[in-house]
Amino acid sequence: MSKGGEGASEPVTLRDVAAAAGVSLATASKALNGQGRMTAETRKRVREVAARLGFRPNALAQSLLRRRSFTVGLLTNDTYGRFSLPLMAGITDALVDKGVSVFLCNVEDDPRLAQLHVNAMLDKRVDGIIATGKRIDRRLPVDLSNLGIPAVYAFTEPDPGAAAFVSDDEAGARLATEHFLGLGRRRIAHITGPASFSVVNLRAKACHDVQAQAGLSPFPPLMGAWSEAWGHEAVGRLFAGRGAKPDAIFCGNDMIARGVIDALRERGLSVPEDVGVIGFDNWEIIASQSRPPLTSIDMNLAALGRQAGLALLAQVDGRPVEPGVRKLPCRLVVRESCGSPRHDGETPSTRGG
Amino acid sequence: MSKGGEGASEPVTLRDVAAAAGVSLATASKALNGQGRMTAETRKRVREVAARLGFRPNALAQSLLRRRSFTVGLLTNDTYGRFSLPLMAGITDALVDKGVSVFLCNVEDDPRLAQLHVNAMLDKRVDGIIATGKRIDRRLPVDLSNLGIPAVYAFTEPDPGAAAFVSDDEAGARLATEHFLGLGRRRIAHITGPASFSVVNLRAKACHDVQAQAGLSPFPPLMGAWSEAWGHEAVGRLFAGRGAKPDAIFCGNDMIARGVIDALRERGLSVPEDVGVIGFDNWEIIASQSRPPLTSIDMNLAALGRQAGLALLAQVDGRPVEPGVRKLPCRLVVRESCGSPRHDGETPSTRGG
DNA sequence: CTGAAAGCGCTTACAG
DNA sequence: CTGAAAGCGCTTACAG
Repeated sequence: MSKGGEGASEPVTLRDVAAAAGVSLATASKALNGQGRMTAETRKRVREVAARLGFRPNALAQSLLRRRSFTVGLLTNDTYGRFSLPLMAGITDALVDKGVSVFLCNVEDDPRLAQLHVNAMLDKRVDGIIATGKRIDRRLPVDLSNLGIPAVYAFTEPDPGAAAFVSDDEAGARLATEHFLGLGRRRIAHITGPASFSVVNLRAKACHDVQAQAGLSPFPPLMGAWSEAWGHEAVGRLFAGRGAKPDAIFCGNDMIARGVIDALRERGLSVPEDVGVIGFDNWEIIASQSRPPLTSIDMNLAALGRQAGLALLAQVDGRPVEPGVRKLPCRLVVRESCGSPRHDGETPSTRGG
Repeated sequence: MSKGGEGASEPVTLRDVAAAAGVSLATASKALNGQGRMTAETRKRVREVAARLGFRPNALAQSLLRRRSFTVGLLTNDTYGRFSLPLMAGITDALVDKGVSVFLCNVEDDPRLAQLHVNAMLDKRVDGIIATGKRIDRRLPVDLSNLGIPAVYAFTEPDPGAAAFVSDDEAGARLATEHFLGLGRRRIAHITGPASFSVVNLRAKACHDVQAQAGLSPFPPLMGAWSEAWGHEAVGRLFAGRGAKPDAIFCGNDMIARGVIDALRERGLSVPEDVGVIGFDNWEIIASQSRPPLTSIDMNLAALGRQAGLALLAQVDGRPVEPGVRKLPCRLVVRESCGSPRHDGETPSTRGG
């Protein structure tokens, strides 16, 4: 059980193990892989010798035979990292347990660079490719559909006929809106990002529909930028006129929510007493450092990455995977920006599809 | 020049190319690799056939022969991503051009998980390993010194005898302090993170020394948390007493700077007119969205990653690399939180070592 | 100028 | 129960 390395200049090979154990190459191989039949004693001896010598089978040689490299490529154009890192962590976590390693390919938005990486992946005979992006409604600058290996998409627009995993933003928006309703809030505004993002429209509609179904007449959504400054400005607009004022604001991301909270405070309004606020993304560092700490929708990106990784493995193993976009549920993380829920047993939940 | 894939179920092999070109395997190999001597015509023909067939040499087979896999492992324990992603991007950018691919290994702070990843890297015969962390003064939970392959460290504490690349935080702090001095500011405070971080002490000392050398008597540094809330609170302390008030605040990160700016505004002080503010990290999304946009120290992490990648390749190629910690310069990114420099030709610069 | 042979480190039918 | 042989896809001395 000596785990200490030998400082190994030349790794020990199966041949070394076979020689040391006094068996043939074939027997040594079978002993270690649990294949073939031989006395339990022979198998044990080979294994002990292998362990003693610190033998690690050369995966390159194994891959050549098995026509399977136990590697996959991970393409991303996100250098910003909010969404990528949890996603990547989820992917590698799911795969490392199956002996599969992940090549990181930073393709930016550059088709030439993307092709360079894809070619490298093809040369290295990856078993499959996972494409990840910073936007759910944009594709990477490369076509993955005719590579001869499976590809799955996570948090990015898929090629037709492929399987993709994205967050269910509508369900996330419903979660937030229903949480407000459950707390007795009835005038719910929505301050969010640019209308050019598909999720902005999806969430706005979901937020609207939940309110309409509850018999309320919703505020029109305020679409702007993903910035704190916009959140701040939008509050100004909401409270400028003489109409009804909101008692709850659902924000398109946590940065906007920060700006919203600042602006409310500047107007002498307190959160959550006067106005409840919910963010989106559950960006830990922002949400937990805001005052009060921000209740936010979490897209469960690590779980999403895990699922994408497992789906790719399934395809690699020949198990069929339904093509199409799979929407994975979001999760409401309650902090302090909405007040306490009424304890009437009615908890917010993801409903319908 | 048809780049379109064939949907290739079975990749085309050198054997296929040789057959189609009517030459032997050996000749085909040499033609494509520019080895051996043969008529220019033969070489050309083989290459054309290879291109037409969409031949891509199997890197697994090549690696087996060359004893070099053209892959490296990248270990990280940063799931948060502020520092990791630019670093990783720099590494992969530097390496993809050399045909080297990077395995992403998320090891968390878990020795078991780290060992699992290291073993996978060893099995896959990576040419070397790059270790990256979220803290410059902590090590990863695994020993990389006896693996039999080179290892370099980027933005994390190295094993003894290895080469490491880190940001020069002292020079960064000098850059900030000198920038303030160059603008005619004379009462420079420093609000920073916990004293348990080595960089906190390094930067505080550098900030102090530059002022002392300029004949000023510096404020004692305020060490707290890496949070906006702490920045806010620290301003309260700075302006509470009846002593001299600062006209410049150098902050340990951009979050603190945000809190500082908010707190100054709440006290009716304007930035940059009354007080100049400099952040650290140049976290684009925070720095550019702050009001006013925040001048900040950038650690040049992508460049750092690039250098680490190239250093690893050098070692893999047998070119010697000096062990020890190499401190790479930071860069001052001027936005609007300090006002305009006096135009006296004296620009801030990195001095000494 | 070109090709047959050996070999990288392993696995897997197929014989004994 | 164990081993010799062929082969994964390539490269590189070595002969012709």
